[in-house]
Amino acid sequence: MSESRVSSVIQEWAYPGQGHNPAPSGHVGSSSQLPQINMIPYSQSQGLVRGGADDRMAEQMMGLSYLPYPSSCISTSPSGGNHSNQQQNHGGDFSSFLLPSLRVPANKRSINKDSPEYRLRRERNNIAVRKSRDKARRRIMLTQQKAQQLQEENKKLQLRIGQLTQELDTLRHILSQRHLHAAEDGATEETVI
Amino acid sequence: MSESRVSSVIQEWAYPGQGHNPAPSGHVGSSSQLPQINMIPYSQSQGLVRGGADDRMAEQMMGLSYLPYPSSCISTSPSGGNHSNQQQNHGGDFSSFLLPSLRVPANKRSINKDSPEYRLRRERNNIAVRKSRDKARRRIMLTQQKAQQLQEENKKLQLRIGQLTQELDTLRHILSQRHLHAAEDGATEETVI
DNA sequence: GACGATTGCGCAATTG
DNA sequence: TCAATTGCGCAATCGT
Repeated sequence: MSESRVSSVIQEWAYPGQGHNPAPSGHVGSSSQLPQINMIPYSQSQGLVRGGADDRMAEQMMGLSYLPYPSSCISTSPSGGNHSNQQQNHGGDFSSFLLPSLRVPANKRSINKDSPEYRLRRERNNIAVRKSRDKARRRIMLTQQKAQQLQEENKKLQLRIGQLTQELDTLRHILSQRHLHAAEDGATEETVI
Repeated sequence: MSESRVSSVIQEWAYPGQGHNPAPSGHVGSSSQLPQINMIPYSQSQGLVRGGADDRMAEQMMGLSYLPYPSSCISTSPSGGNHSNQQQNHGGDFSSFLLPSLRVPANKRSINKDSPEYRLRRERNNIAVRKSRDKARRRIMLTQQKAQQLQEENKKLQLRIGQLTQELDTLRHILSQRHLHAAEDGATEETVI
């Protein structure tokens, strides 16, 4: 909450959910449930952290995160697309070897993708996703506009500073001249007396 | 090419592909090949144009684009996920009734999703997508940082303007005083003489 | 036409 | 439990 906020839309932009942690989720196509290490929020990182499987960290840090994933991580499920797999079997049930927080919950294992409940949940999530993305798009647009306004304002301010500086120089010059004259007058007066 | 560019990172941000036209694509899950009308680039719109199916335009313009799609537009394919359908049959071949630019090209109709060519194209596109999104993320971060820097610089400039203004007032005051004294001296001299 | 770049979208995982 | 966020793959489209 108190992250030395700048009281600006821009800061609000950078931290949408007040430090929400993406927790990469490890690109779950039909591959793994790898332990998640990379916990740096995207908005705080240098913009290169995306995936999360630890064997891709090096590439990500080097700015090459868009290179092809190792084939072992790519969803190459036999026909049907990566989303047609029934509840992420990942080829076998190794849940018992994983921490409770990482293994597939028992109540999630028997999801019928044709069930009305599933479709209802999916549809609700789809709506939420669209809403969230619209929000993000608006945030981006606002930030752009803000930046542009600031840039224009900056230009005007610089111009104003130039004007003021020049005016100051002029006045200073005038004053120094008067100082000179005043000094001369004083000198002559003294010599006269 | 020559869109009256502002020669700024910000403008570069707003027009990534020099006026690239998203051409909404009409949310092709397994539903329609609706005529595309909405040709406003996202970056030029008010941030609400997303879909493109004309029967959703009203909602989008009202800022309610995240509301549920009409069920007729929602991918409710029977099991297998929306991407597992074989090359968008859409339940029937009405291509001959559509304009050439809207109908599914003949050479696209016999895509074998298991073929190495398809997988190769998909993998290439996935890489391109990751790359593009990384780029977008970096752009966003840059715009944020830019806006923040501009805001800070703005503050400093305003401060400087305040200083200069005050200095100017001081000098002006001094000058007016000297003018006064000079006038007084002149007056006394005249009276004396 | 081929190919990379963008974009909208749905899915799944995760967060709050 | 549920909405919000996020990464990802897919398909359509654009531009070269």
